[in-house]
Amino acid sequence: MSAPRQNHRIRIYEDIRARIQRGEIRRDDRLVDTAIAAERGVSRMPVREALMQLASEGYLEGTSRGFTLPNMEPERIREVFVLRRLLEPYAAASAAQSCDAQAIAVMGQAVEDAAATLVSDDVTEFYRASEVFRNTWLGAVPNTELRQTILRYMAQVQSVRFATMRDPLAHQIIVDGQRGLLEAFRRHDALAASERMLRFVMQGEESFARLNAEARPESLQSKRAG
Amino acid sequence: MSAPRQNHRIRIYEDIRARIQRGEIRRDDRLVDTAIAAERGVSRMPVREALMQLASEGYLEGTSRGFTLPNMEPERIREVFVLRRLLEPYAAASAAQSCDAQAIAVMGQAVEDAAATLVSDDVTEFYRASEVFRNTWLGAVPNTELRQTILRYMAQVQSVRFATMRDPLAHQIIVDGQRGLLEAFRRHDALAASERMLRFVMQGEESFARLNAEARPESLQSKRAG
DNA sequence: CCATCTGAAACTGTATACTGTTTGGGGGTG
DNA sequence: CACCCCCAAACAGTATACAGTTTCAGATGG
Repeated sequence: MSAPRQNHRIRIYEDIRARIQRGEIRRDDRLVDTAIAAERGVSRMPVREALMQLASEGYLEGTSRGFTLPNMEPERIREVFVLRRLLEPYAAASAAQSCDAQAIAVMGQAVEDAAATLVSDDVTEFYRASEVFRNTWLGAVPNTELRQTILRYMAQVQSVRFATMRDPLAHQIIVDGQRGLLEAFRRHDALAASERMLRFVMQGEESFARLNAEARPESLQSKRAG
Repeated sequence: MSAPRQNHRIRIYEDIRARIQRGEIRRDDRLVDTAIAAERGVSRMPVREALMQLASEGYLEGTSRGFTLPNMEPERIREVFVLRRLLEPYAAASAAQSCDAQAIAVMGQAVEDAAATLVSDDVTEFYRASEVFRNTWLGAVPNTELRQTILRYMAQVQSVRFATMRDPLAHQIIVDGQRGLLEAFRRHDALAASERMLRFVMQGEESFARLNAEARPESLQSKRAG
């Protein structure tokens, strides 16, 4: 945020990570150190090290032919939802207790922006506003280890989140959930925030299950067969 | 485990990580790529990359003068205990449901070995047996993401764990906790495993708080002053 | 005897070069 | 038309070199 005056490796690392989080890297893009190095006028080494760090953190997946977004099996998504159910209600509760007026104002604006996309249907704007909302309440979580853990696994499922947000029903559910959470944060009501967050995560899991079943109905059959 | 036939970077990475987990790296050791490279007869680059990956995963901390064990502030340890309370009861419950006879046998042996060190006072053996116990039940957790998350933060607090184990009272408490957990795993009793694990973690937190207060009583005063 | 300055040593960061290994495609064959 | 083989390009891994930065010991002055 405040210090982009670092060395090449860190600058490139943060740059690529930001692009992943903004959904600018597509599933079939291959990130190769030599190409990125040539673009930016540096050597392979800092780019290689940035890419390998992103891979070790789960943002990318190293193949024998460049780096790509991780291939997210539905099972792995379900596993992350278990983690979310266990951690995020508590995280939301502690954020509700310690968030300040400025954070609440930012979240209020973000929820307004997200709600506006229900009409405009601007998925990119919806995604941006949701990121602001999430990063703001997460920033209010005092427990750094907890915050980092949540950020880590959320980064890994970014692409799935982005896909879910394109669904109209999920869109409505997410905005409703954000409104409920915002209300709890405004009242500094830890218990309400915890309950709202648990519902929010479980609704997200339902949306994912529904979309996954629609997208590949054969997966159900293979489960029945197996 | 099965494939040490990798490239230099991965081999060195796994080697150093194993040494950290065995407690062979001391707090005042400084790991420098050039020195390790010379020892092993390779160039700096694979060693540097291994060390940086270990640092990004929290096993090490990069300074301007080599890599060292992370400097664990008590506050950070307390944060990890919050994570443990949230995740490990659930993890133990799911391990109790899915662990097989072989895993139970290994854990039984590990608990016996750990109990024997109550008499022999062999801290290194106690540490080894505890690692076997933990890794075995963690291996029975079906949720890979959950397992990886737990492994990640446990690695970061290794040095503190090692210090706690030197305390006679904590030694007894840990062995008792392991016996209780083993009993729950043997009966495949998920609820008991969850409750035992919650108690185990909270007792660990109490032990840490006690030892920390004994080691630096001035920290309490500074808190009162601030 | 203590503070401060200074330069060499010790490291980190980056560039460049070279060596394996994998891959995808062109050309040949059935 | 399908299959296989081989090779050149693409890419990962490693080595070496060098530049920039930090640290510390010893020299210098008060």
